[in-house]
Amino acid sequence: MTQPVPGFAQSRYPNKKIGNMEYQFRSIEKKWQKHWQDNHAYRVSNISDKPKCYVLDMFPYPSGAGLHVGHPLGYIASDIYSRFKRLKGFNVLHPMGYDAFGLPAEQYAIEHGVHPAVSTKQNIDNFRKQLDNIGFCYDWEREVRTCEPNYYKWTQWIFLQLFNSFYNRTLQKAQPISELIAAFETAGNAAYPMPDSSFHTASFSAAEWAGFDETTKQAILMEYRLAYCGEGEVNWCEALGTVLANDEVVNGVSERGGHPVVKKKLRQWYLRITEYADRLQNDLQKLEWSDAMKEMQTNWIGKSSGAEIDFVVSTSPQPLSKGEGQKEPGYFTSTPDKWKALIDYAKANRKNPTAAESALWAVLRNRQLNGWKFRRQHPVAGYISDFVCLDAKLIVEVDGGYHSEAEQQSFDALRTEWLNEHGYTMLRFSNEEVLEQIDTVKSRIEEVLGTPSPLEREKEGEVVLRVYTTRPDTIFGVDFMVVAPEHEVVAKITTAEQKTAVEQYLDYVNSRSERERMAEKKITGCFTGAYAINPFSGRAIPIWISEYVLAGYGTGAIMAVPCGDERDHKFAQHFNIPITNIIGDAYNGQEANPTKDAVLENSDFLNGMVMRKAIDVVIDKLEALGIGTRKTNYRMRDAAFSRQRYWGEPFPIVWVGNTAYALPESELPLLLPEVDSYSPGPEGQGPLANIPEWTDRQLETNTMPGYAGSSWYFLRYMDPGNDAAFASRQATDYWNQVDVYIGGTEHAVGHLLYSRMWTKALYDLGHLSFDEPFKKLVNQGMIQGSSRFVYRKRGTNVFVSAGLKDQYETDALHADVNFVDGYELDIEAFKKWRNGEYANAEFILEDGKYLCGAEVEKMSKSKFNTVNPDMLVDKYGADTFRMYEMFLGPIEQSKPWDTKGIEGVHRFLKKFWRLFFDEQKGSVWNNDAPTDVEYKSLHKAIKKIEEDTERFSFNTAVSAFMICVNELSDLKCNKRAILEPLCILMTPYAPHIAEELWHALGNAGSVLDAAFPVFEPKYLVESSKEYPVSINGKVRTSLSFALDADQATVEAGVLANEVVQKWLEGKPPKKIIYVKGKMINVVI
RNA sequence: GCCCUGGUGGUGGAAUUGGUAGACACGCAGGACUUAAAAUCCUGUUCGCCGAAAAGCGAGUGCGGGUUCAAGUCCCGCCUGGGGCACCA
Repeated sequence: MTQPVPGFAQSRYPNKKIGNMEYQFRSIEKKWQKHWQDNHAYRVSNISDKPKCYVLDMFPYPSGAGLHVGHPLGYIASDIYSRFKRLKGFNVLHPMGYDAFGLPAEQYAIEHGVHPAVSTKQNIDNFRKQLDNIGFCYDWEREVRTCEPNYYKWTQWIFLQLFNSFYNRTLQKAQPISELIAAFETAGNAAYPMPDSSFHTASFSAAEWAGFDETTKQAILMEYRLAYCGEGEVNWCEALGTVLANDEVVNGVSERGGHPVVKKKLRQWYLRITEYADRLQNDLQKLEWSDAMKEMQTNWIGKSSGAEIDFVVSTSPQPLSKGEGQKEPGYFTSTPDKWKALIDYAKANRKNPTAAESALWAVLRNRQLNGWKFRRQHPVAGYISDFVCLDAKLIVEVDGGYHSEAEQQSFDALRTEWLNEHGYTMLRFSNEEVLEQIDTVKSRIEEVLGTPSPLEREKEGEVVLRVYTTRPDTIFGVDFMVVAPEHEVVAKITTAEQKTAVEQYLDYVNSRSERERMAEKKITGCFTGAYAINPFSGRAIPIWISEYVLAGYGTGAIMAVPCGDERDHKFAQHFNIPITNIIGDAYNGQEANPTKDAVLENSDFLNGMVMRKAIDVVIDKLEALGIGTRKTNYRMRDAAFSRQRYWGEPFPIVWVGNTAYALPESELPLLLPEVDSYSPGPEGQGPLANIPEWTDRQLETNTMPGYAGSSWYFLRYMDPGNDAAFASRQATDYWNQVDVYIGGTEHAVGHLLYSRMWTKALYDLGHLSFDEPFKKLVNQGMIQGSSRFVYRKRGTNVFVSAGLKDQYETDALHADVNFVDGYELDIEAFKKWRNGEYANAEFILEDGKYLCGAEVEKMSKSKFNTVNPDMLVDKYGADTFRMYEMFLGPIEQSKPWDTKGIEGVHRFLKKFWRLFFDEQKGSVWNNDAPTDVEYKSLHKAIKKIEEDTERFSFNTAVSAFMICVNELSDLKCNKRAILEPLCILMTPYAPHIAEELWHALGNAGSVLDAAFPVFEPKYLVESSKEYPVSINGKVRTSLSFALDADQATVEAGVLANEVVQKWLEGKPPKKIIYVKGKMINVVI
């Protein structure tokens, strides 16, 4: 721990007049910073009998622009909290490091040829210098940098953990993939449904698994891995030869240069975070995060429950309903007018399946037979078949089922004709066969089915449109369907007449980014010419495409219910689609009503039912009919985990043909190789694709994204030097969760979700004893810049003062805030700016001054509104700077920076100093016994500051300091018994001045390790209170009563008061409200 | 567009649970000390009305409604600033 400074054992300032005793903040701060560093005052041990406390700042990216005053806000807050906890007797871990991989360094490398490692190191050195200036208590021996091999070795190691794991849905946890393989070998994948059910080999037996070749096996395993490789769309800019971030694409062209950007499919790695969706959502309740933050994560995960419903597609609205003999398209399984009648038959029957039917269904359902989809009691050509696989044109009948004479006869002719024409096969089994020899039956069916290829399945058979809806209760209010423009079904269903219109629309959509599409207010869309058949009413519903439906969410298709959904309603109005009202008076014809509590009308079997209840009724019915399933959906998608960049962690993956294999752990770290050029490889691949030695080894050429390193850095701080593990179990057990995590809301979903997922995965795999990384989260607001503008007359070098700018045609230009005083421009400084670019500028002044315009914007170098903390620390000292940042306002609130108020905080510190020292007389503190008033002032401060610091209300704590120092100054109190505890109280906020004065009082050890003063309530006890007395809620006077005064005493006192009497005008009051300790209100 | 969040004097903000709106600062005005300046100290400072002053009256927490003895705080509807929306980190 901290050693005493030589010569400081006794008071450095004896009680005698010494020359200049003013507050020399800079020399004091430098002295103590050096002392603390030399004595390792901030070194933290992993072994301690004190309770632990882990206080963490969000990982900074060391940008080349350096720190501006916005950055340290959270760091100061966490620093104060850490120091406070240390005084309260905790072993506090408070580390700092750098998220050092990232795009800006790579961009800088491309433009200037400087290796990212070099520029990153420079930036870090600069960052560090600036941080040190402010006097933070980080244990720098624990610093980590994500770009260093001894760090990213473990990033790669964790990646391999994820790659070599799958999510066991039954146990709801990650497990080694070896266990999955073992399960496949013994029982196939029946117990482990594939996360992506549309994968071509969705189910297989143990025997089938054994028969698969290595490539197939690996392809199947890839479908399960928590880190997996697939294909994804990126913003590809041919002209720049690179992949662009969403925010680098504006209006379909690149932000830099305005080149066209198109979607391109590339190999991408993903994290299967969707498997964790439920746990990520449920475990939020364990966390002390703001409700807003939990809400944001919940919305991002976007869990919703509803149903997937299959609609049969038709390309003409009313086939066969008018002209007899009209030819049915090949994918028709029924016709709208007959459908309803058939459904009615089916309904009754499906509820009461025979034992044989149930047994067979158990074998056929859920695409169990090589992925073939079966339906039961499904209408085919005006006839209800027991089971049908439409894709394979196979009908399976079980004798003893429902076949009335009348029905047989009425549909027989049509059925025979249709079946012949369309090449259907029919298999018939007896009840006994099914019940007693189910395996034989199964293999017969399999024989006929063969192995389907996706091509075959699409070649003929029906087209089914599957939609996802959270409101199946509104099924009778569906007036149109909307399909995502990129949905694969679009090409299949678009009619010849609509082909041109659809293609034009697709061109339009392709030029737009996902964000633009979601933000679009104007309504766009295009009719495909096809119709979906409502399975209950048989109604033909037009199918549209529109950009507001995204392919990635749900099934990429929705059923639109205009009377209940605002967006659907606007769409219907815009395209003149008639609106069906299913909720009677609850729909006013003008705007949609999304209620769930209306009573349904126009809804067949749902009529009279409350919507909320109808949801389940409809889903049950859909499931019974085999045309829909209950479905939980998540808005969250798997996290894209690869970048086509150089400056990131290489993947420890080798490719053998099309199969990815993990490098053995012994080959970690896989070092990032040197490159000559940072420009992208061929076909949008990363720069690593340009290195022959790399590609010769068949190594993965993508690199990991920025969030790879930052998803686990909080673990590394616990044991940063460990080269046998990412951190020892002993260290992670001891430090456990981060107790307080401070950072901005901009990380609300990305970083905070990924870190939670990684922690959970490591926990599942037995590497950690906790499954949530950050127990408490404090969100700091953003410090904005207050920009200043000058107005240049267009095409000239003449600048017009803000008040006169409307008289001219002008362009607003950012002026550097550092040479604007308030709004007045320092013209001479401006002329020298930017190498004299404006040296010859002329100015049109108002009242002899040039006034600037102002606007609040993000603080950024490009807007010339940054303020450098170094400058302020230099002028006022680190302690003043720290306290001023806290004094600005609540930590979680965003506010524009204004340097002006800093003087007030500086004056306060000087005033504090003067309680100890007089400029002329030297030391003035004494050992006199304090009075009760002085104790009261101190203990009021102890109470307030302790409470406020604990709840992160630093601005009010600073003001409590000011109040206390003002009171002590007024009392002329220079008593050591008061000042010494005040010094300790001040330590977290202004450590340098506190340490200096602590030693000045003759203390030997460091104030950093002093004990936080104990609040004693006895000094604050009052016997009476001055009550505000209101008449009808308006304060008119005040009266003093004993604190334990009862209602009668108070009423008597109040009524005797002349102000009250004046307002009463002789009448008795209606009521007198007396809230003990608060107020009195007289109601007249 | 969707999600989150904020709006209180000239300025930053305070009011922790519905109970004296404007604490603490900045700025401004006036004064003391000084040859002067800096520093420091004192007084005033929500707005309007009345008044020499004291006192008093009215309005007032983005806008419009509502609940309550009492609303910055709770409810409904609007306006508006900021953050996020999956490759910035």
